Amino acid sequence: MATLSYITSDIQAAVREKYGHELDVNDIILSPTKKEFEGDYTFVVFPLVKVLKFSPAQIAEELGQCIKANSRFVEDYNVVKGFLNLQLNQAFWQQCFEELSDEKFGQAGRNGKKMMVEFSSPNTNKPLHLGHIRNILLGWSVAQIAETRGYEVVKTQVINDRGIAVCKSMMAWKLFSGGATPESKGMKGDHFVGDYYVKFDKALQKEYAEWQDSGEADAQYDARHKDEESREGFFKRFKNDYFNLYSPIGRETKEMLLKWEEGDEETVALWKKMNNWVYSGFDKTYEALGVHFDSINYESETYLLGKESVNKGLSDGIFYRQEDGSVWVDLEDVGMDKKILLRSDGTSVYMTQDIGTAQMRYEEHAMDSMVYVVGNEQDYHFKVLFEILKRLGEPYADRLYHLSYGMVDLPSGKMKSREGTVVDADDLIKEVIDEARIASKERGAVSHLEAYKQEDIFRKIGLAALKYFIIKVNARKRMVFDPKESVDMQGTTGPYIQNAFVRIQSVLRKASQAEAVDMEGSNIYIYNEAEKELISQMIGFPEVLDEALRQYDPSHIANYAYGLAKSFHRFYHDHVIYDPENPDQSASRLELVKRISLIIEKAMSTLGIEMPDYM
RNA sequence: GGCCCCGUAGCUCAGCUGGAUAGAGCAACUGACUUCUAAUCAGUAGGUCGCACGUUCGAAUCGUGCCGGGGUCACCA
Repeated sequence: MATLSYITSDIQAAVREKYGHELDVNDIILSPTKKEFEGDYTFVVFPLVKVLKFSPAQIAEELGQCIKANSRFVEDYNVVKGFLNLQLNQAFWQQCFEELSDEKFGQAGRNGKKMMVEFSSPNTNKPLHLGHIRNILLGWSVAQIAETRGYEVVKTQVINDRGIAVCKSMMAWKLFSGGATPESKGMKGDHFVGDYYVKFDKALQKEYAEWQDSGEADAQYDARHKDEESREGFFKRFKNDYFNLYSPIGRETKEMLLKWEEGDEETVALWKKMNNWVYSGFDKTYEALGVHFDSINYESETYLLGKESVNKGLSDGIFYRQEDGSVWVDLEDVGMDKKILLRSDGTSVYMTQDIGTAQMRYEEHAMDSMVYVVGNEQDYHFKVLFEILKRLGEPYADRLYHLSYGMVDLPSGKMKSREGTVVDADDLIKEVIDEARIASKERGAVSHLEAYKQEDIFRKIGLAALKYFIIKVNARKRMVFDPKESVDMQGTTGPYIQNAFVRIQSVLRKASQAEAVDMEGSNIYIYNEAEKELISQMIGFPEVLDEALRQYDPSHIANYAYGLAKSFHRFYHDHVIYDPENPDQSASRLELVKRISLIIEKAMSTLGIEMPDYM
């Protein structure tokens, strides 16, 4: 039982005794008392006023008296308006401290539930970029948090390895590569393939520009442009139609897609070769970010799924067929639209595939819940998907969650591939580590270590800066990524938190070398205000984890870890931790800061951020 | 236009299911290192919480309507 819940029980008992009223413990909110008032925890009595029909001050006063008389932990109280401030005794803090001494503090027991988390889910025509990093960090963190709180977690991604976009890279490679490979060019495979995707677009663009001078182009413009639409604006909009209707290279690419779908040997071989290049590139990026997956779905294996369910839904009358043969679902009764599920030629669409994939996953993993980490531009898609799965009667349908996160903008505005402003993941990772190396060498605090250990520290610091910068922002919100700020190591940053950890390791090393403190046989030590505040913060950790999980939002943990590190830094500044002259105090404080470092390490590890021992 | 998300200090962000005088960091200025790591700490300055109503003992938080920004409304994924 968490120590703090003794206090809520005391309040509950006092309300029962004084007023004969039964309060639900969940309705009792205890918050840390604001600094400007006396006390440790505050209970707000206003909500009771209506029920009990006494003045707030009177209720607070009577409850305070009663609690003080009966609680083994409350030594005094004071009342300010409707706020009952409770002062807790040393026994309380001692008990909290024992609670913290549990090796597994924060870690919940297995709850027997399985959660599946889908994140990253890239296309194989481009390397990963900053947006993927946010996605990956969110997915990974949610998975870690869930695991910490007792879930069995399956981390998964669905790789978009097929379709017209992939064929574009393949076509460009066929046309322009002269047989080059990532090896021959000394390139990471995903970047290599990505370059051909860009080459394709350039070739198409060139072709398109020439076509625009043709009579057919004039005819199209005359026939289809909107009022007051410029030629330039029209042709920008028309590009996709050009690709489908006129482009020779477009026609060839579409033929390639058809060949792929028919299983043409040569096409499939090229496709495999190029995708494997991409995967080896992705693997390096994932490894650099410290993430991995338990299961991977390839779209090439799932894109035909879902048709059976749609047909079943059709015969059950959940869906309907139009004259042209296409199948639809009508969701207008719940405020959504009609949505197509099978094209008139019987082929499936994205939604169909997602239905099938969900079912396949359930058959395979029997998960209790499923989280999709996907950007908020797909909010509507998931609303519809979940509604359809519900109508199909899928047993897990009400335990699906779309973790919808905001786009990442640059200080200059949106990232645009056409303008070359997309921030590449690998470049970014390298940059933050380089920056950490420079800053660290300037300080010189790790120069005594071997070179490879130093490099490992630079890596940890750089990645901490990057990851923390992204994960500290509420997932739902659109965020601005300033490359300059992302390598900052002062203030609300990953390295600031790492520094608290490192300082603690440093003190612990010093104390253990001195061996002057008997950690076991120490007397009871009376905590000062700063120490109480630290303990109070620490015992809040499990609740923070639960809240982050409930909201699927790791930023709560990021903020919590910062708050704890900040309190520690102040404590460290104001108080001597290891003092050979004062063994009882030293023993207590050493144990205290050790617990802090464990919580910081645990909290940050749920965010995918590692702690160095030196920095 | 319909629906969804966002709007808090110059900038980037916190602020839990409504609770005391709205908080951090960055940037600016001032101070603190012969002492456990100064990637630190302490201080100064900076706000009609987009606007207006409403609900409430109490609203940054809940509701409605505006304003501003973004997204989405394809037989694309």
